[in-house]
Amino acid sequence: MVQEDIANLSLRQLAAGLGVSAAAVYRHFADRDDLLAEVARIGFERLEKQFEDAFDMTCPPADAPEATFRLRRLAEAYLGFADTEPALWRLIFSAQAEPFRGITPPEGCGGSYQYLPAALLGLHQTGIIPTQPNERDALFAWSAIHGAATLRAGLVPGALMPLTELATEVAERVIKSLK
Amino acid sequence: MVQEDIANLSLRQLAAGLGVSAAAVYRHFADRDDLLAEVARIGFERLEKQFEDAFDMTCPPADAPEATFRLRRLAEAYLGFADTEPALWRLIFSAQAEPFRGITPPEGCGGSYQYLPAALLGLHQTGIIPTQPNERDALFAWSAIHGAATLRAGLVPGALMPLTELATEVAERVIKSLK
DNA sequence: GACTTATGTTAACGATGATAACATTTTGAC
DNA sequence: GTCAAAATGTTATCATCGTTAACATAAGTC
Repeated sequence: MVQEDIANLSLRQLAAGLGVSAAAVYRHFADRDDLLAEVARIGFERLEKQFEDAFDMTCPPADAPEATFRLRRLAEAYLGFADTEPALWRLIFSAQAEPFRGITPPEGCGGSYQYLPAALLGLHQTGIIPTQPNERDALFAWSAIHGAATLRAGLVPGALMPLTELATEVAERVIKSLK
Repeated sequence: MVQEDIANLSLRQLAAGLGVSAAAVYRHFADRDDLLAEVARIGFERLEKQFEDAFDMTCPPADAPEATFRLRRLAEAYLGFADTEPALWRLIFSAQAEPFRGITPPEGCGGSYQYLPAALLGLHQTGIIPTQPNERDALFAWSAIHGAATLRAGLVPGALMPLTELATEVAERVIKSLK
């Protein structure tokens, strides 16, 4: 687990830690922002991996409980990441990492941005929510989960609730909001 | 509107902008973090003022529409701040400002932390939501609004929806999630 | 073997946050 | 009004930081 905020990482300290001169870093990264962007990229990949593990995209959910379960697991992956790697989480979703444009824009909603809509669609397909989920539904669901994760990564750390419980609750409430 | 990210503010540049030496700043602030904390504090006060203006605490809502309206206005204030002052918003809710403990802890839920619970209570009192809202209800509502604001202040700027529309929608969905 | 590429080095530059030592103004008590 | 103290500013200096330049060396290619 990354402890201190990565954004405060000193390029020189990092280099020293690697037993290498500061200038050597510039053989691999254009500048500090580029380095942070790479760290963010790798962190994001790990998050994506969590999504992938949590969520089987290959087949639609068999029944309503499974569809619910999928959303819950997705929320758990999202929240869990914010919980166990708050500093990395903050970096990924910070303006610092913004130079790395690969993360930020949900243009075609590919990559990681597919899971949540897919989860919502599964809820619809198994009859849990009445209407075909649209972009706004997805944005709200994302807001709720992202907000919970953000609060957990910062203002309201683990205190109030164990992770799985929170994930379950958030998923339930998101579903309720779509009914 | 504060344009560039305040967290990147240089103490020296600031001092120069004020026509004063850099060292003079240290007569008023312990260090850079202290300065940022003060900026965050003032920003937070402005946000609180918005809440206050948006939300009349003196009397309970007269009827259901008014109770709904209050939550909507609250969401609008929250989202509006993230929308018009994204950099200041980010500073307030960033780890940078964390030294200023006055903002972060929702211990007694006084100050700004009273508005959202009060709004939810109003929804219950006017019969919109069936159960007396508890801390978890408030936390979820906060998550949803905070998440929407966070996304709007960063990853998903103003694009998808005009502000009032988004606020209305978020409020509606939050209410739905509590039914 | 010569040339290119990748990767490292040291030395230096300017900007930054911070501190020390010193000067000046404001203020308040007597 | 005097005068000491507090407040507020100054310049000089430091270590650190991101970054660049100039140079060295190892590995691989023709």
